[in-house]
Amino acid sequence: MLTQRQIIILDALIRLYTSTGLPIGSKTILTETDIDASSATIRNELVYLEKLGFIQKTHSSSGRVPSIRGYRFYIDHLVKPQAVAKDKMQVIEDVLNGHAEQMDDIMHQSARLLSDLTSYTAIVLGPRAESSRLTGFRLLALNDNHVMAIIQTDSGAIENKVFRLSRPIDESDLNKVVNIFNHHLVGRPLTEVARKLAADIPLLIQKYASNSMDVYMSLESVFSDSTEDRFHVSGKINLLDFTEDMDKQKLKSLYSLLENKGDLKLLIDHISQDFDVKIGEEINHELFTSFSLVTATYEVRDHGRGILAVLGPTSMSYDETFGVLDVFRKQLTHTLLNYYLE
Amino acid sequence: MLTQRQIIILDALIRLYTSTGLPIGSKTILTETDIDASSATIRNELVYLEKLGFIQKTHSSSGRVPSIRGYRFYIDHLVKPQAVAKDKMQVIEDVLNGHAEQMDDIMHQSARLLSDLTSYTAIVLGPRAESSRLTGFRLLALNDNHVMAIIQTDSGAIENKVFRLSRPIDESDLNKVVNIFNHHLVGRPLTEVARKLAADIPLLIQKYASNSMDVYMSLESVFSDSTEDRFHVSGKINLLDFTEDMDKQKLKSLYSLLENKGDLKLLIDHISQDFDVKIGEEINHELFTSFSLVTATYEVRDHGRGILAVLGPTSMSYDETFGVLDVFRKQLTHTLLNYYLE
DNA sequence: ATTAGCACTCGAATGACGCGAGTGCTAACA
DNA sequence: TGTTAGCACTCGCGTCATTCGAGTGCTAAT
Repeated sequence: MLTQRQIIILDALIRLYTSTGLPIGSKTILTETDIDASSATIRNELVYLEKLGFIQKTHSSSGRVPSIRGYRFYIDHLVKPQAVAKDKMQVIEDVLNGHAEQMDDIMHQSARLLSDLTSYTAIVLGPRAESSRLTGFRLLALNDNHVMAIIQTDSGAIENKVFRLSRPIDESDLNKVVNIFNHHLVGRPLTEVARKLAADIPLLIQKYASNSMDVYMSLESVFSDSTEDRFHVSGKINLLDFTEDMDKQKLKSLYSLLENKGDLKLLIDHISQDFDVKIGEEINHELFTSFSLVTATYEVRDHGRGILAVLGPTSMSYDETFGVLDVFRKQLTHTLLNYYLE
Repeated sequence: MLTQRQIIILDALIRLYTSTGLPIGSKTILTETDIDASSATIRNELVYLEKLGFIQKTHSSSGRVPSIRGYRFYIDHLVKPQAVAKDKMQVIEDVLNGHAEQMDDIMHQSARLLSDLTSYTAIVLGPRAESSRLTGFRLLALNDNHVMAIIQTDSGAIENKVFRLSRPIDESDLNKVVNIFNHHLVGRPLTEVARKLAADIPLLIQKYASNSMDVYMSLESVFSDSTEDRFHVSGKINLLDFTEDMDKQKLKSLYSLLENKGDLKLLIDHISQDFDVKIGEEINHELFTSFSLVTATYEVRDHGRGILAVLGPTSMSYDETFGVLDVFRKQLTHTLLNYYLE
């Protein structure tokens, strides 16, 4: 267990290190806190904190730097989410309330804003309603061999895709397909849709609309697009600011990882608490040893829950990040409820 | 005027510098060419080339490095576009012929491939038919207050956008708008469409469908999206490989410039020759002093002309870049003719 | 338990030094 | 007149020694 003084020292050390980026020595702590003791006493405490693994030295005669364990303690017990400045607050409200036409726009703007305000990299994932249902399906013949498929769900997603058929379109064939879909898929939960689409539907089409197997093939991809999670990543370039000592190859890997849906999924998909922080090795990926991933979820009633994430250096300002994220999760809940309501 | 030997020396110097990245001295040139002379003679020639401004020294006793003027001469007279290897050729064909559903996909894939194959940054702009016409316009009521607008042009572009109305949709109002559009815009060249959309159309709507002014407002943005150029940029991260000595702030500016449509337009919009190279200061933008921009156009008959661009260091391999670009322009012409044909 | 004092450590900055690649110039040569 | 061997000179770069100072741990006194 830590004494009050040890906690103050740890807290001060982390804040000082976060703002200067330099290892912190006993004298600095002395002048920057109102602890009533000498530097020697603080040194003794530092030795103790180091033994417990909260801090470490970069070399034998250097000041101390927080360890993962130290950050963990800080985040679990000492973080004070920082209030977001009025003007920034205003920007967030303005941008997210500026009525966006589509879900993706809102998510995209959120990611951009979040990375701008934090100067880190932001990842935003739209609300996922486990229970959302397919509410609409249409096929629209655009011309002789282009068809547009439109899919709607009750989570507000509207997905569309144009595809080309190798032979001229037969309206009655299309209608058969639409009928089959309307009858077997529309109104069902997306999970069920996905299952049926792979199993029952091809059989039905084979039986009642065998001319339209090619339409079916194209449709499969439309549906998989629409059920797939859409990750919005912004501020990848900010990685430059906190990867100065990282070699170029790693930086490139990291960059392309952030463009890969599968990797992003592994990174933040499982999050379920309101707030969560993974520090360095806790992320469990060799590329991320010097990063922290701060995640927050936001709820949009029965439209599901979305995820916000900020990727920054382990030495990031958690106070500020928590503050910004908190504003975002409230604002997004509000914005999206409006979006669904209208 | 340069003698044959001086040309050989300049050519060798540029090739050597491109492949090593190091200043080139007289002895190196001696061993790497079959010039029958001593290093002293070559030194004399180097002095001459330097006087003419084709090469320069990095410091008083260093080897020589090509100057912009030298590169200019090289590109105008000495470049030998390098044949693209069989296997790469195959990849290009496979990817670009793999039937894409939409124009944007083809452009996007092209940019990705082009940046991968060159290791530089690629910019691709789809064919722009000055004369293309609006061939189709539809409004589709998706539900009580969501409408999808679909626009087609004879250049193959199919643009769609979902927008929201603040009040429940009245089908007959929509029909009025569609009628007005069909009557006054469909079949006309896009240039005319743009003009009418700003001038005549609002008056007509005011007169015959005054309830639908809000629909009109939303539609304006759909049209402007569809006529706007779509720049596809890929491989921005490759900038890291040739900006080692650039400061971070500039790199960031450069990066965000490449995400800005307006800036990209200034950069490559005016290109009209088959091939064009701008070297360093020739680009006329302070951020680009150490870069070269190699551009090529490709023609798709009466569907217009598109642009391919590669942004790399001034010391890039022009031979290779020209080779790759040449394959792309031919392949894209072919791929897009097919696309429009089907 | 605290603290003054002190020897010790080590990174970072500084400067001296030599190496070597490359140059320009001169004088001799074909 | 063009070419070349020879040579003194330049300058970036890497190495090494030195210094400086911030910071530490330990000891002994309070």
